[in-house]
Amino acid sequence: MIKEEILTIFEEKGIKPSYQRIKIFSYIAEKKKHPSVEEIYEGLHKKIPTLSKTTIYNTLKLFVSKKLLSEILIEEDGVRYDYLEKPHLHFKCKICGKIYDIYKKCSIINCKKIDGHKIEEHHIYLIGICKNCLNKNG
Amino acid sequence: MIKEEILTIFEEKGIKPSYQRIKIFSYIAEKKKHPSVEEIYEGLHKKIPTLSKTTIYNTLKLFVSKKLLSEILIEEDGVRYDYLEKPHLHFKCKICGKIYDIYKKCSIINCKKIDGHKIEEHHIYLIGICKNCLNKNG
DNA sequence: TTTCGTGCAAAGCATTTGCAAGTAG
DNA sequence: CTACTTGCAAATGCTTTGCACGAAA
Repeated sequence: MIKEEILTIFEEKGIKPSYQRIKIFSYIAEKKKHPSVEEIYEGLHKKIPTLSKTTIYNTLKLFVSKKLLSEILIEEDGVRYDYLEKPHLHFKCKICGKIYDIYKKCSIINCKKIDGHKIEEHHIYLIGICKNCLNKNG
Repeated sequence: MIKEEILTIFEEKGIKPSYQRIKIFSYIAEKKKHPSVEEIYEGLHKKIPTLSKTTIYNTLKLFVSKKLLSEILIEEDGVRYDYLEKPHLHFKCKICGKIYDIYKKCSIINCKKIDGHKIEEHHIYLIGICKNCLNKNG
């Protein structure tokens, strides 16, 4: 994602574009990974040696509050972050630990009301063995 | 749930029935709530003043490993525990914080394979405003 | 006697807070 | 100048670990 795109997205959401914020957002959106705070830190502190975890925490909190990212709470190995481009599900492999995006339609995703409760967010987590690990082990 | 039922369930799962384990399981299964460690502690230490959080942690870990309970990771206010009776979804109200069980069919729940990945567990979390809070506030 | 469960105290670790210094407009 | 951002250090709080005592078989 080029810098201009990021600046546009930030402006739409009312986020002031600091160097750190651009790099952190870029890291999450570009890699299509679902990094933890630790991974973002490890991935960026070579380029930005002064980057602190506090700044990463602050920035992620800001992005989540502005609905730019969502938090993924899949199993207990900490919070992961996800760029909210299109609605999708998450699949986590219990062998390699990788998290995959799944773009499949599901009746629940379009559901706005259930048992009288108003639904505003859906988080669908699938856990199992990914195709790579299935091939390796069988 | 009567004590004999719990003893039968424990035996099936290979769990030795101590006084604390029975009380902790009973607390979770009976109330149909989704308590946190703190709530279990607060709820039981009147009756069992010596009960320690270490024992609660040990016990919950055991129950999860024996597939008697599952962990609910919905938003960030810590792990909640859920008795695995029938498959169901969870809805959390962002106003009152209550977690509801939802017994609705969903295509994802019956799905055993997706994009080549083998699915073994599903965790579906819905977040919004529950019917009680909708009535109070509108 | 031997194994297992319990629970206190201490340690571990991710996250948050306080605050001082730096930066941008 | 003024408001916001950054990042170090310390604090917080949940969870785990080490260990000794006690109960059960």
